[in-house]
Amino acid sequence: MEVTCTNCGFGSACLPRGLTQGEIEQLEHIVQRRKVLHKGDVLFRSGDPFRGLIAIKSGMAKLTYQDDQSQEHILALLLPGEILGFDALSHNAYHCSAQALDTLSYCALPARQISPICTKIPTLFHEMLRHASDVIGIQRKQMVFIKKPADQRLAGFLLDLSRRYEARGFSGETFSMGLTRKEIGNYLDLALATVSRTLKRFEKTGWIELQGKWVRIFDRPALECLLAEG
Amino acid sequence: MEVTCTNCGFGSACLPRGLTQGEIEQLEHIVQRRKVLHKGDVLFRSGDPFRGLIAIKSGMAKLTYQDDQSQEHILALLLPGEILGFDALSHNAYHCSAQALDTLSYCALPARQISPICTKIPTLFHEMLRHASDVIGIQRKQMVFIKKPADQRLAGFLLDLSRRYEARGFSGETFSMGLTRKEIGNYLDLALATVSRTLKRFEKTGWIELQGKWVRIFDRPALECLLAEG
DNA sequence: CGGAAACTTGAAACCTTTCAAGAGTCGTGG
DNA sequence: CCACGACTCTTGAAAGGTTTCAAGTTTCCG
Repeated sequence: MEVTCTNCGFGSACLPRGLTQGEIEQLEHIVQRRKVLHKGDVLFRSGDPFRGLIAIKSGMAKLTYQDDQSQEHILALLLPGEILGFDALSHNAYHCSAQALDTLSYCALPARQISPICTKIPTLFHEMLRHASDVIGIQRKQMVFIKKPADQRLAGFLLDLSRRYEARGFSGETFSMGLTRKEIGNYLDLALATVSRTLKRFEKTGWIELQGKWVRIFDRPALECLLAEG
Repeated sequence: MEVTCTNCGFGSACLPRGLTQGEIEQLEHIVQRRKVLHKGDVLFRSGDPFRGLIAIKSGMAKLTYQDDQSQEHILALLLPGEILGFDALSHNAYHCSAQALDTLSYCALPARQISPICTKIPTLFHEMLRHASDVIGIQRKQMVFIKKPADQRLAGFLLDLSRRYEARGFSGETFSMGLTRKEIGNYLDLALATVSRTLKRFEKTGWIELQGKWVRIFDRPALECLLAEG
């Protein structure tokens, strides 16, 4: 059976959130489905013309930004069911790059269809604004979060992933971190060695179990407690 | 003479950016003008229902966020001609607080008028989305910026203020930093002592002159050069 | 004018980074 | 299927930048 917006498992997290059945059916006719990429493939690059909003169906992607010194900074990690491209909506060009971290499939709402469909479905328009606003809020939390000490940053990183996996119907206990230690360090502004050391310490304390990029959370309250410290 | 959107000096930076004369006149009828606040007064508090978009006409404001440990984090510094409130557009409530740093006057576009006027002036709607998108971009730059060493953060802080003042018709050479050393530290994630020390060092090197919150930039290229380092 | 708040400045402590070397893991090709 | 090479991860020791602590000075405001 073909997967449509109507029967897609991510419906409530994805763009159709808040739409009526009739409206979702309108959307379905426009959404392009079942595109597949492989590890390292690029979804879009900074400066590319805006092609459309992308919803990840499976796999993970990283969002990166190149600064003036052509240094790469990882801005976000995208999980299945999450949408990217809102920041390009208004300028018709991407301001950052997105790359698949493993085999990845996604749907797309083509750029040139967005304005017409928003006119037809006013709710969708408000939904777009809401998503853009959500991005602002998430980034703010990240800005505050990055000020904490190394162990709290890593605890928060794990808890955030766990929560997001869980919210999308995956296991929040055992999951892939998606990034290498070096990339985690880049994302959290820590040295590779600090990431490795701290994660290992969590493991020795019995809070988590590590297996390459995979992690299993044994003691979630302990991590939450660490994160909540002054 | 009454200041209207048509003759307001910030026209090109403010919301009317991109609107025709006729459209601006429509906007004028709705915008509330000449509100005045004093140092420490609150424009809005986190959780307040969305009252409207605010454009600062004179004075400065700080945008703050309270984390789970009820610690205040300064997210942004708002200068004359800048707009705030976009993040509340979609959820109809503010997610952060705004406070006047000195005597401040502002205009407001009331919340309940926004939807009607956007329907009447489609350009304005796109303008809203563009502003929201701009906020995302500014926050990203800030996230990357905060990873740099202390002296680069402070150089960047000064250059950013200088550029923004200049873009709005004020002096980019001599201006007020608006914040105390402690607040600058909060904003840039540095200890109060580090801010004081580093600014003093800039002054001793002859790059700037300090006078309380006021700063005069003598050697802008030196600051730019410092910021551009690896 | 006086008290509180803000700022400066030195010294020691601390956390994180850097450097470095060895172990482990992965994918590819023989 | 194993071997090889490249990349990633772990871990220790030393270095380094920032913070903390603390005390003195200046500035601001009532």
